[in-house]
Amino acid sequence: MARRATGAAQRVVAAAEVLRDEKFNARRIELAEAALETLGELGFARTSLREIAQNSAFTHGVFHYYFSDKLDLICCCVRHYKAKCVTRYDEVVASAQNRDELMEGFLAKLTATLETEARMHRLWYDLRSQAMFEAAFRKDVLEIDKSLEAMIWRIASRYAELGNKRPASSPAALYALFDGLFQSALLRHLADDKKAVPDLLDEVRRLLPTIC
Amino acid sequence: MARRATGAAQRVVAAAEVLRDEKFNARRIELAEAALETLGELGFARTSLREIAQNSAFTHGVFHYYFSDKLDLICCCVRHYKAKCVTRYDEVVASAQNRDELMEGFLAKLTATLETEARMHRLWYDLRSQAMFEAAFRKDVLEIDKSLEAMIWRIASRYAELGNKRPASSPAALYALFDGLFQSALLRHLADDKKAVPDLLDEVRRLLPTIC
DNA sequence: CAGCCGTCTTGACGGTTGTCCAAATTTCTT
DNA sequence: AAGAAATTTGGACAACCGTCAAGACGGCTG
Repeated sequence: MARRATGAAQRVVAAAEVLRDEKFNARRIELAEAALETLGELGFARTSLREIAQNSAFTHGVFHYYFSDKLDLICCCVRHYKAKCVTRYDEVVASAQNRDELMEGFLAKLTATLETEARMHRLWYDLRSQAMFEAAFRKDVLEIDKSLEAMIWRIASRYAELGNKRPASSPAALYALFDGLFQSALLRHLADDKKAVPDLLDEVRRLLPTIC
Repeated sequence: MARRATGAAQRVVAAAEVLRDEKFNARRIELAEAALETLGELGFARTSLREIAQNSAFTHGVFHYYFSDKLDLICCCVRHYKAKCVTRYDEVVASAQNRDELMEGFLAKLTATLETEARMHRLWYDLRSQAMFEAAFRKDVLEIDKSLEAMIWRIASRYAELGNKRPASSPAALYALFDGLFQSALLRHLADDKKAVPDLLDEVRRLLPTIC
């Protein structure tokens, strides 16, 4: 009897702890999301915890309560960013019935991303560069890079499949190509180069059928 | 007579001024070079003028004497870096007698660069990302990017020429591809991934003959 | 030699940074 | 309802930042 009661009590305690943990984590993500706003605006180098707090509904103390460190906060931001980013093109891939549809869907999404989420993407490139200096970022960054490579590969292999072909390239090379093109287009777009987006679209429109 | 003397005096003054300017500029470059050392070690975000000064033979006041600003200093660093970087493969291109020689020379140089100048290259990626946030960097960064694209194009078109072919790609796409591959390899190399360099070499060895 | 000029040193400044903490407040448990 | 625990606040702290300026130094000119 005592044992059963103890067991039940333990279960209740454990459940409560899980709940608390989940709440704690949800708060962390809320804070990370707020931090991403400022990080995307100012970049890693110019962003301070106080600046993040001021541009959000939180005080700077809260951030220290939920994160042991500035690095801890930014790592959390990076991880959270990943989840949002990696599925961006999945719907297009799933719904496209033929090569043209996939191509146009991809290009449309690419344009939208470049024009409305430029800030988040420049932050990604910023943090990836930081990972070259700060070992604490590397694991997460490399993981995200792998996920993005897989994302591009899903698009490419589906595109090839719709033409009864197979991609004539490795996933790594294909990702390098698209990432390089996107990065260059992003920089030009941020520098107010009106041809940045059309040039990118032209390039992709020509390359994708060649490789896949 | 008076006119001639004045003319001569003016010429002397002008010459002295040019000399002073040259000396001034040489000093700027000396300082920029010293700054690059620390920047390559710590990255843009973590580098302060005082840190730069401490890691060099100069005092922090000198930097303020020669540069109006921190941005001014770093812009000068970037411009100086460009000159060193852009000609890296020219000798290989000029001396190679056939496709194999060019390929192997290129790969050797690539390996050496990745292994001995990783710090300078991660700084380049860092500053290119900074340009997405800081408008003051954009002009120089875009210019360097164009130069690097031209550098890659010289290699590729020479490689094609040695096989009586023409590159089957635009300069922009080719640069995007190689830059993406190099960036990824650099990150992995810095993360102590032993396969980073061999993987890059394999990829290039396969891709170059396909495209050119 | 005196005076000037370009160069450099040194220290001080106001402001910002990451971090920490004591107290206040809210939320949960009993 | 009362006490405990979790959360939040806002301020204090030392360290550091970019910038600046007063003055020292050394070479050159007159």
